[in-house]
This record gives sequence, structure tokens and C-alpha cells, in this order.
Amino acid sequence: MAGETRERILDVAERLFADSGFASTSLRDITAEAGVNLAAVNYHFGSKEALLGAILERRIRPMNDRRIALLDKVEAEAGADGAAVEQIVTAFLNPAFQQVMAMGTHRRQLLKLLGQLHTQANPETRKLFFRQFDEVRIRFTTSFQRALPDIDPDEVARRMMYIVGAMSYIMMWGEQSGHLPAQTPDRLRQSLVEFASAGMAAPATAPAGIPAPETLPTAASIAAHGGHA
Amino acid sequence: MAGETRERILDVAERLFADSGFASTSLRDITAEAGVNLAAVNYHFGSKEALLGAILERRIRPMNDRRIALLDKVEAEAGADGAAVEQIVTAFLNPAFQQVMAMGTHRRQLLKLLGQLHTQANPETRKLFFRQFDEVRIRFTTSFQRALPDIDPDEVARRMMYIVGAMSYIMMWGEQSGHLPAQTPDRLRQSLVEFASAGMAAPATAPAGIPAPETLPTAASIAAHGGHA
DNA sequence: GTATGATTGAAACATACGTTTGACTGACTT
DNA sequence: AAGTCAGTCAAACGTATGTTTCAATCATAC
Repeated sequence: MAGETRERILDVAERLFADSGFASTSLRDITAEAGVNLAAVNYHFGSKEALLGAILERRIRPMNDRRIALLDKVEAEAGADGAAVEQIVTAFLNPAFQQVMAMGTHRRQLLKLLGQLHTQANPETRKLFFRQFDEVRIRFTTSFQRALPDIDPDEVARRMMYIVGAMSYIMMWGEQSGHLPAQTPDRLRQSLVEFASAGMAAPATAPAGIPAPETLPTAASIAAHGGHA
Repeated sequence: MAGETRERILDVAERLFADSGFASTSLRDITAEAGVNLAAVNYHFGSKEALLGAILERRIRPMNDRRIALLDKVEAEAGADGAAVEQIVTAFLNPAFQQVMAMGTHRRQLLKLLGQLHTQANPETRKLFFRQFDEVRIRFTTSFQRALPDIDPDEVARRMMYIVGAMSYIMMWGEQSGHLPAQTPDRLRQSLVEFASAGMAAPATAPAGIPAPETLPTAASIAAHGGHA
């Protein structure tokens, strides 16, 4: 009985927070569905906000640890000239797919929860978890930059962000009815690796130190003209 | 004074909803900052939910109209064999960049708001606006499929989603301190067009009708083994 | 068996919320 | 000048929230 109440709260809260939003989900919703007493949340976690932190900690840390471990392995196996782009991409994407897919029918929950972090969680909770993601992102960006010495490092950093965005989006909304044909998780992972690798390795038109000409109107001119293209 | 109160509420609510979340922002927060009476929201919009709808309507419709217009133009100028991938990508991305950049210092607001739609808005509001995005996505997916007849149409549809994800992510979080070096909007747009075009046109390993072999463990086996790679 | 510390339970607390009400204002019409 | 009506305002309504309290219960060690 010891950890059972705690676990039940975590499971139910993870789902309800993801489905209805952190602010819109009441502790009474959670405790009623979990079959525990209302006071159990504050007893076991201290506050609603700390409950959110515990939910995230349970899922995020293992996933990012696996990413770093895989990257270490890939870099160790490669020579001094850096690992192959597709291998780095795979090291980044595989743990995420494994984590999300292991959640079975509740796959989107973790990512829906992360999406809320920016606007719902208080600043302390927010910074606590984004620091973890930042560390991972920087490690992978550095590895990509070593593998692509001919591309502007800033451009590589941007492309890393594109990959994160593509991954998050497809995991969160890829299974919505009507959006995409049903796919096996591995088929989807393979598709994303191809896309991300091609984008990351694309020839860059404006290498470091050579700023590109402005071809799009500035924000000020758009606002002045009403934004018509 | 007629529409002044209404506009002030829209402006302030757009910012506060985006920054603090729809559920976490009270009508008192909005009316206090806008310098209007609390009852003005329900008088002008009917409800808090309807206020959210009005905010979205004001921004989304023009952007998607411009996307369709640009795609029409690109397709008309191209031959019967379809438009170039990069031109389609540009037709999709330019209006979004223009809309977001035209919002000046409040660039991320619209996208932060859209991100909340899934979990915060009630089902009616949600469906109302996602239908608009679905129409646009389907139009562009079809155009891409015509331009890339050798790639599995389902794969093209997936890649369209990757582009949407990369765009949304970079627009929402690309200006966060520490994530990326500062860039002009046009430089960022150009970078994303390159990335997206390369990813969309990447050779696909598994064309239509030839399913890829499974190389990643299934969800069940991951759960059973604790998810270690 | 009894004492002890961890856990659960029902109830209450203070606060914040979206919404409604009804009086009031001021500009415009007749 | 009287009347009309959209708009504004302060106040109140009912409800839901996170948190706290304190007694009851349970498992375990002595």
C-alpha cells in the first residue's frame, strides 16, 4: 500500500494534465479518478505544482540519459572526424520514440505535457526541466557541427531546432485521425530520420561570415502595408 | 469610443493568454490591464471562450488566405507537371513568417496560443480552427505529391507534417535566449526553406507498397524490458 | 498487546473565478 | 427638450479551486 497511492496519482494526473491542461485539471478530478483522498496529493507531493514536477521527472530523465549514452557510443565508434549525420540523428530520435511508444495508448501525453510547460508551469518548474533539454540539445548540436565542418555552425544549430520541432509535432499530432495514414512506430521513425538527415546535411547557401541579402520585407514594412504578400 | 474597448480587450487578452495560458489568465487580469470594466468582456464577446475565438479569428484567417493565394499563383505559373518543391515550401512559409514577424515584439504569441488550443479550448472552438489548418495542409500536401511523383504519397504527407512542426517550433522558441544566435527574420526564413526543401525532396528508401522491415522494438517489448536501448 | 509513526479520511478554509445584474452615462434621434 | 439605446460601471452571485486541519486507521516494532 505504501507507494501505491503515489503511483496511482502520478498515472492519473499524467493523463488528465495532458488531456485537459494543467490549470484546467483540478486535484479533485485526479483524486476522484484515482480513487484516493483529496489530501493525498498534498501529502505525497506537497503541492499541485510539485506533482507536475514529479510526473515530468519520471519520464524525461531516463529518455535524455539514453540519448546521451547513445551519442557517446556513436562518437566513440566514429573516428576523430566525427560521427555520420544519420547516426547522430538516430541517437537523438530513437530514445524519444522508445519512450513515447512505450507509453502505449497514452503516447501523446508526455509531449502534450511538455508543450504546456512554457505557459502553465511556474518559472521554477519550467527552468528545472528545460535545463535538461538544453544540455542534450547542445551536446547534439556540437556533434552535428563536428560532422558538418563546411556548414555555418549557427546554421547547424538552427537545423537542430528544426529536427526537434519536426519530432515533437509528429509525435504529438501524427496519430490524429485524418492527418496521416496509420504507420508502425518504426516506419515513422525511419521516415523522420531520412527527413531530418537530409535537411541537416543540405548544402547551405550562406556560409559563416557572409550574410544573406534581405529578400523579405521587414516587420515594420509589413505592418505598414498590412502584411499583403 | 465604439470599438476601442473591444480592440483593447483583444490586444491585451492575446498577449496574456499567450504568456500565461488561457485557463490561467483571468478576465480580471485582462480588464485591469486593458483599463476597461470587468463586464465589458461578456458584453462584447459573450464569454471568455468566445473571446479566445475572436482572437484567433483575427490572426489565422488572413494568414491562411495568403497561403492559398500564393500556392494558387505558384501552381498557375508552373506547368502541368507541378510546381518546384522550393516554391511550394516558400508559399507555405512566407505568410506565416510575415504574420508572426508583423506582430513585432509579440511574435510568439499567436503560436503559443495555437499550441494551447488542443488542451485548453473547448471542443467546439478547437474544431472550428483546426478545420482551417487542415484545409491548408491538405492543399499543400497535394501540391507536393504532384511535384514529387516518385515518392510514396504517404511519405510526402508525413514530410508535410515535419515541415509544419519545424516551422512552429522555430517560431515559438527560436528567439529564446541561449537557443540560437540572433537572426534577421528573412535569414531564418531562408534557412528553414532550405532545410524543409531538402527534407521534402530527400530520396525515400521505402516507396509505396513496399513496407519497411521492423528494426525497432515494439511498444510492448520496450515496456517489458524497461526501455533500455 | 501496545505504542509508534506513516498514511488516509471527511470536512472546512480562504480565495479566485466567470458570469449576471441593475443603475448610470452620454451621444444621437425625433 | 425628451427619448432611446449602446456602452460602461460597481457590486454581487454561485461555484470551484488548492490547501490545511485533525481525527481515524493501518502496519510494524517492541
